[in-house]
Amino acid sequence: MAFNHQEIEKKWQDQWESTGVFHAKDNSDKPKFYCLVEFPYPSGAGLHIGHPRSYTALDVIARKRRMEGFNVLYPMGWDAFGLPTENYAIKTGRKPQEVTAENIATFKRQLTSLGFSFDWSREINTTDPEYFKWTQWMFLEFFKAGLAYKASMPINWCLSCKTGLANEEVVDGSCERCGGQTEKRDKQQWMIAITKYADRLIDDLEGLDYVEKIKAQQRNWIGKSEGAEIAFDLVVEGQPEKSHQQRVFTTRPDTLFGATFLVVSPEVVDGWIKMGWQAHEDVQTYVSQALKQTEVDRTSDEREKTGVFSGVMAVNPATEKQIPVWVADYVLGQYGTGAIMAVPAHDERDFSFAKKFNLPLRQVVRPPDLQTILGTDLAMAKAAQSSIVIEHDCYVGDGIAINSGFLNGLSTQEATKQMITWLAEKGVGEAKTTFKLRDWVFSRQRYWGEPIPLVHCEKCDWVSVPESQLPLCLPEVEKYEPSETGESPLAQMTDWVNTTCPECGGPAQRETDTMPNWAGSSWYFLAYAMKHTNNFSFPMSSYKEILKDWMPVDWYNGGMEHTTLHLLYSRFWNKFLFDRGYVPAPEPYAKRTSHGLIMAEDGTKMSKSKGNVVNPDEMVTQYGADAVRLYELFMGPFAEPVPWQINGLVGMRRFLEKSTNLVQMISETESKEVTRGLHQTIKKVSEDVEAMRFNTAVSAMMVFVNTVKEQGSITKESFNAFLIVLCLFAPHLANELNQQTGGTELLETYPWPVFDPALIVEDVIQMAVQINGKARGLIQIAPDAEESVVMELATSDPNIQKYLDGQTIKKVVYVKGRILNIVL
RNA sequence: GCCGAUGUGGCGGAACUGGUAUACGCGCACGACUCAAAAUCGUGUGGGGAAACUCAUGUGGGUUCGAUUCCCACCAUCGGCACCA
Repeated sequence: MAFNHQEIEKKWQDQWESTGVFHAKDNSDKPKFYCLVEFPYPSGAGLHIGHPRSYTALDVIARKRRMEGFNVLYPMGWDAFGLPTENYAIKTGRKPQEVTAENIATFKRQLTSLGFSFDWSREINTTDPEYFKWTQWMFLEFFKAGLAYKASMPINWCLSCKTGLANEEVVDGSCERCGGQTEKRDKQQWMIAITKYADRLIDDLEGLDYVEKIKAQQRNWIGKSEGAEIAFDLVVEGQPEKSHQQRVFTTRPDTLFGATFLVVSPEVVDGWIKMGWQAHEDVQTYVSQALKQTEVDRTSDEREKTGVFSGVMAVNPATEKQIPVWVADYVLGQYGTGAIMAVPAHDERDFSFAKKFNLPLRQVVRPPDLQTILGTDLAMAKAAQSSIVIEHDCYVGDGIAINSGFLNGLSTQEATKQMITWLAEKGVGEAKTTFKLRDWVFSRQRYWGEPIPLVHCEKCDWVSVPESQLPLCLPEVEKYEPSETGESPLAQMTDWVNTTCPECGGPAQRETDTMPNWAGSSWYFLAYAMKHTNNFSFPMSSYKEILKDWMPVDWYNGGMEHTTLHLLYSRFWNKFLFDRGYVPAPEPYAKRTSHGLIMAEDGTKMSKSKGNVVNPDEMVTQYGADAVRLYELFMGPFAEPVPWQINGLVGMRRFLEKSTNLVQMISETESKEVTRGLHQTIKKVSEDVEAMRFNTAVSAMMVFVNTVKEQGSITKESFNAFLIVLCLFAPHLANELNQQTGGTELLETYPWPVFDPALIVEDVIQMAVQINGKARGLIQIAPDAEESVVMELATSDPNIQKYLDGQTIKKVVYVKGRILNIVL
């Protein structure tokens, strides 16, 4: 029976709103469950069809938890500062505040139309002064703790627009807007020292329930490597010996005896030249060309290694021999010390460089004896063996030190230790850990962000804006473009900029940079919990209890693309607040899962330029919110990318209509099949939802509806239990059918049904009979039948007998409830 | 190049701990209803073969009574990082 989805959706959405069933309760006696999805950026394009995938998934979980008796917090808000809105404002001359308000209204309407069980009473918005006063306050905490500092960092600069650009606005080295050339310019910017937390950000991953690939990606991003920093004396023509040194970082100090040359980055040589060193002409040429190259060029695929001899020699502290110093762009200026000791016999890049420029090799590690490895593990031995064969002259694995003086005969591990001790004793090096992770550039020369609440005073240097003056709001400006001097548009508002120093009362200027949009999203999970306490006002200490009640987030779902930025920033931010004593847990999220992207029908990414974007409004209007919710979860495995197929929605709609038809089949009795099917469905859905196997959960409900249709009748009790299950996925129709069949309460207030294991057991099952492992027949038996009974039944089957004729049975494999295999 | 994931009908996908490969949905074909169509309902639907049977889970091997599942090698596709010392 067709139903009018628009009518019933409105009806139940109003009911949920007016009864407040989805409101989380502060100070409740029930156990808490904090369920979180990434809050969206309210863009002008409206909700993307991919958003509801994550939201529906955790909506199902939130709804189930409520029915299971938890006090559930499932909130929603807006991450609304950012570039697209600002650019839209620049283009149209409208206020970003207005544009944001409109976009939020659209998003909220769209989310409401899908029936999510968000607690809208806790809605937050990062651009709301009442919200960002906290973001500003927290920044000041970083500042007070010495973790926020100013440093000169390069920004992208468009030569023709004369403005700074975000990385995103630079496409292939040109300005996205005008196509003009861009270059890097140094600018003093605020930084936050996330690297101080690098170790803890890695170590604390250990105890978290994150999907393994998320952990791996964060570890790789932080990129911890342990090794040593070693100082090499340089021998420069016309300069006294030992007057200069170059430090290198290595993860393999044990191979120092094998270092046959040094390689320094163009950046390092550039530094030498700037300090007055006379480089040979070809060195100068090489360096200036290398520095001009964009990152894309320098890192392009399968590029031949280039380099040039610098003219400088270095002294290997272990062998005391002079070795040449080369310049090459494969060594990065930003990583480590910008220089390496090359050990061509034991590093692949050094090896290919040495081959190309005919530099000497010196073997200092012998692969471990096969015998030694064989003693441990066969697979390992094979792996070790193959790596030895493949590398030929270059062996990168661990082994035994040779040609290495006092290290000879030691294992790589032991040799590393001894070498570090030796370096320290001689005063030429020490153990050192480096990270790939760099400090967080926290300044933007933009309008649409939180103003950085600092004041610069000639006398007092940088001073915090006092808590009582927060929020520090954005001034009204005439133009939203960054200024031609590279300052943010705020710099032109002299009335706003010029102020008095909070410390000494003298004249002072405000910082005109704003914060990146990552700032507001780095602590928003706290804001939802804080929202109803103390009117969201200072001080932070007044939220201690409520944060203790709600934190950490029990389940956080979001996109893989946020793994190394938002997810890492917010973990860091929370850890910092934890150290300051403001939040109760060192980690913000106990569990993190990820959804797969929704692709266009042809399997490619949806994009406006391709015109293959699916509009959720149209889908909801045409097929109904429940069908869209079901399809978002049914379309494929939740964690994997899946193409959007409009036909899939047709099937969901049919399923809902079939469910509606069951109302006519309600009667006093039902068959065993229906009862069993119901309990099987409850079990399957319960388990699948927890494991995020939503696609098979939906399929289980379909199977049940098909069963009832075949059987023709269902009791009211069973139908009601089914509606509770269905309510997770299709809450509008489930409530409607519940009311139609006499229910007076919202389905959301019912307890989650419990299945009876006894009712799930089938009394007769079909068992395959195999001959030599091939299925040859089917028999009907009790699931726990004894082998003799099953054999008798099987051998009396004419189909099976045919195979047994004139053969001797060698073996019978019988697995209860699974298989009977007769081996001839 | 490194890391990670994936590969099953016409399509999206399912398969517990190794136990009837293709659940569920889409599509398609035929039938019913209809003047007709849509919608709906019913039946069928991996390939080959009249059938017995046989071949099929990216490819090639292996372990096993039995492999989509475990092991080895390879191929392809997607994602992340990209010369990280």
